[in-house]
Amino acid sequence: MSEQAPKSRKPRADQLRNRARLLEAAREVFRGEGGNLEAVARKAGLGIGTLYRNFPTREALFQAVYAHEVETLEQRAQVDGLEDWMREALQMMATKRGMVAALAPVIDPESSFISDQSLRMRGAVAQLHARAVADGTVRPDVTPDDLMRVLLAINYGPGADPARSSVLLDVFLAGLRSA
Amino acid sequence: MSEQAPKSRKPRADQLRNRARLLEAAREVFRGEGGNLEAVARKAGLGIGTLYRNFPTREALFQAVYAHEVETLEQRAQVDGLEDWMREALQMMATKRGMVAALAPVIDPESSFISDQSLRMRGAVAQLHARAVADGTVRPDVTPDDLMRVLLAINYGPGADPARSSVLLDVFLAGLRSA
DNA sequence: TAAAATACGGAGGTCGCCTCCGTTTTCAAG
DNA sequence: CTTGAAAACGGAGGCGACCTCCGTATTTTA
Repeated sequence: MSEQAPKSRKPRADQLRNRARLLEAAREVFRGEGGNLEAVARKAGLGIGTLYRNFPTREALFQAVYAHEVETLEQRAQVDGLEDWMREALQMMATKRGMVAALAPVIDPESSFISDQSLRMRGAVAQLHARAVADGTVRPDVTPDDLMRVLLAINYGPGADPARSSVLLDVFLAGLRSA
Repeated sequence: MSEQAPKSRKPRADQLRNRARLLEAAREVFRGEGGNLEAVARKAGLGIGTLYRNFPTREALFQAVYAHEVETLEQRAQVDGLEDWMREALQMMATKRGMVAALAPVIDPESSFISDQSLRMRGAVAQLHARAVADGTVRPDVTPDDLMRVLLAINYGPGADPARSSVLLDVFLAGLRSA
């Protein structure tokens, strides 16, 4: 049982190589504001079809690109308190505009594509929230999803300004402490 | 001097009629989430060209559609306190998703199209903010633009949920009171 | 009523999204 | 190696939304 099933072939080399190239290209393209998939394919020197085969949905691509960040956040949630975690999360999102798209599915009930990572993030936030509620350090009428919403909104709402984000988060956190 | 300049003709009747029709159609289309300009023209029974002639930019159309609401908000700002005003504004935006686009230019430094209304809104918020700061009922590190940002973000950020908006605003307002 | 001024409308160019399928590459069996 | 089937490639092409441009139609005024 060390091999899943010897029936299947070994994955093709070009596939793996191309997938890596696409991720690389996506990372670059997403840095500069844009969410243009054709640009990603072009920058990778590959056809658009190949991109879609590797990442059937926009979210799939975002998730893959930000897998590392999402995992980090998940882990920090085990250790940090709510406030620290939210500040870290804000920080992490600040430079990576595209990351929002990776996180949004977590609270989007429409999203048909709920990845593993989305679920784990969800769990992480819920845990953080539960602890804070137990401690009584947070208003009980706020839900875990609300916390994600606030993070996303502050970074990504219309007219969001990175320079002001941390102040706004501060205000929100202060409000959160009030019974 | 009762007439500006007798040199110019009387505005054409069809123009006025069509402008009104477009506004009517836009109001309907914007109610249902969408910001589709061709749909507006179609619903008005007019060509897309006519729409663009009357409202050269998307913002121009939004501003015209929500002129009444924006004026109301401006007037309330004279009377209300900060908290009440923000709750009213939230309420007003809640049903009118498109309104966000009318308000966003207020804090968008890029926007080449700063209408009269944008400027007046700006003034209104600034006034509200100044009063609250003077009263000491608001943290001094928050700017008027921040207030607009929060309203827009709560309504319009990714994953925003109308059902949760007022709770989030409450939290924020609570935070605002803390020195 | 006719010329001049003004407004209309939609064809068509652009761009991004996504699908579909003929062609090419890779794998592994012989 | 050879070779044939499985897997992956790539981009043409359809779609929807945006916006511009200009020939045609309507209104105004004299």
